[in-house]
Amino acid sequence: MTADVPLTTVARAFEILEYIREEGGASVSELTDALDVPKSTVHDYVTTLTRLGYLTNDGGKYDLSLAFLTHGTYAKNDVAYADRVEPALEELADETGEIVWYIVEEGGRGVYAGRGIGRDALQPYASIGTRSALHTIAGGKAILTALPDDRVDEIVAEHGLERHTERTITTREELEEARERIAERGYALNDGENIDGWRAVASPVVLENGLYGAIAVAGPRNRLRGEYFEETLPELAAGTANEVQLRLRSELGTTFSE
Amino acid sequence: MTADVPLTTVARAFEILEYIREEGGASVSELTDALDVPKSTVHDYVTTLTRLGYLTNDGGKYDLSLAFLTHGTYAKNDVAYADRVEPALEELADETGEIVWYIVEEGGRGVYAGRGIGRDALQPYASIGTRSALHTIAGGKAILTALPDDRVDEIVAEHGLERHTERTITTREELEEARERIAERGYALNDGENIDGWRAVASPVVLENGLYGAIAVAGPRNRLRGEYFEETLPELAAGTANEVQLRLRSELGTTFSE
DNA sequence: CTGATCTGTCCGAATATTCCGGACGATCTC
DNA sequence: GAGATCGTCCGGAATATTCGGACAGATCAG
Repeated sequence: MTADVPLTTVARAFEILEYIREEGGASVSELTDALDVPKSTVHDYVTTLTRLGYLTNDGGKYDLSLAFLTHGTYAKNDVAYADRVEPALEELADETGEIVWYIVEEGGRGVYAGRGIGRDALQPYASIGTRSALHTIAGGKAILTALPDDRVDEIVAEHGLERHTERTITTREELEEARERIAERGYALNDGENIDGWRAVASPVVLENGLYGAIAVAGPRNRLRGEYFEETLPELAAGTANEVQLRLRSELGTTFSE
Repeated sequence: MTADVPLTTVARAFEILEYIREEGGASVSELTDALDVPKSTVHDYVTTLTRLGYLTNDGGKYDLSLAFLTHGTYAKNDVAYADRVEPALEELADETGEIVWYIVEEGGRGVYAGRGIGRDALQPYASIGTRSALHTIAGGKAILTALPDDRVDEIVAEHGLERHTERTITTREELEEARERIAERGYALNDGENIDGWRAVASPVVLENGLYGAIAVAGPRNRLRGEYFEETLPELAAGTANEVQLRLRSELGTTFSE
């Protein structure tokens, strides 16, 4: 189940934390049953994590503490630079009325790191921190196009090309065709490849320090169609992506090592 | 240094993660020197955390991964309900032009869990996830007023009343006076008690499930003054706090156990 | 180009730490 | 108020952690 790591104690601690997040809180006995670990052992873990300030204990129910918010905000801003990107997302959300995402590659997956909500936006299917397979979303396909070929090979080898809908890309050949088309045009389209009825448009943001990201606009198929979907929106997304890329490059440029 | 906990291995893992966050990334040898742990041991920790997906390794420099963003967003929304509060923060920020915070008590400290930025807002001195001593901020004083007396005793016993500026409350008597005044008025004021030149106004949000929070408006002393500071803003903050409280209560009310 | 000195990584034996059965109250249920 | 369930605590056995040392690669100075 758990990955083979040098320190199994640390792996167990995070297994417990992840279970608690997925279940929205848990008790000692619940964790005992779910993870098949004696309750005295579970107790050691949760008391440790509580004393360290990473869990709260409300009448026997343990839940993640806001300490993760500190770490998470750090990762979002200092690792993904989302605070620098968000004003541009808001602008694009105002212009288009839809949901705008800033997506960043990490560990071969796409992480939703920033968001702008337009006036007509549907209830989003993701939230900040959500991870998606790269090949199923517009932003991910833009990222896969920008990444070097051998890195794409690695990612496909590790994560495969899982099907989400009828339209999902599931073979390496299809992915390669898509990458070529996206490279030519400078933007990626998604038509229900992740979730039926949703369409999206995305353009990549690449930095010299190894960050691969994308700006994506997502909305319902009935609003994102025709020339607007295939020309107007891509231009807007590409404009924002370009602006963000230049902005980040100039702000962070001096610290790039190579 | 580290708290006395059943599992020292877990404590060390988080010590390393916290060091990495504070320093903005670190190498094996840096961690070896800073934490006084042999490099082979440090290596075990960072490889474990990397394999688990909580650290990234960019040419020997380890940094927090976006996995913390997933946990942090969960804590923010499912524990502090910030997603439900944020629209009201935005509204209040639009009305006042200043920075608006949603602050939540956890472990006797105040956590900045939500934010709205008005048109005239100064560069904020905090970000989402930042922790502050409750007695030094308006939101914290509003929370301390809402909390039962014995819990306030506990918090003061654990954290003390550290001085931040000349105006900071540093004695239990001053705190008690402040609590009485705030209880009477229904809102708390802060005049440079945390950071010189900053003023703030806050009103509490209390839920039956044990959540103690506050809505605070913060800005520079030259804009927040006179009747506006002492009457208009408090009314606006109290209005938003009340609205948020009712909204959360009706949304979450059915799940309250008592 | 070469030697010296940094890195990060890997290995295996000693031992300190985790693990877990069992016992204890407290709380809840019927 | 009896029975079941839960969280907490304890201490010995077993195991995972620890850390010195060795190695290879990178970096740097001369």
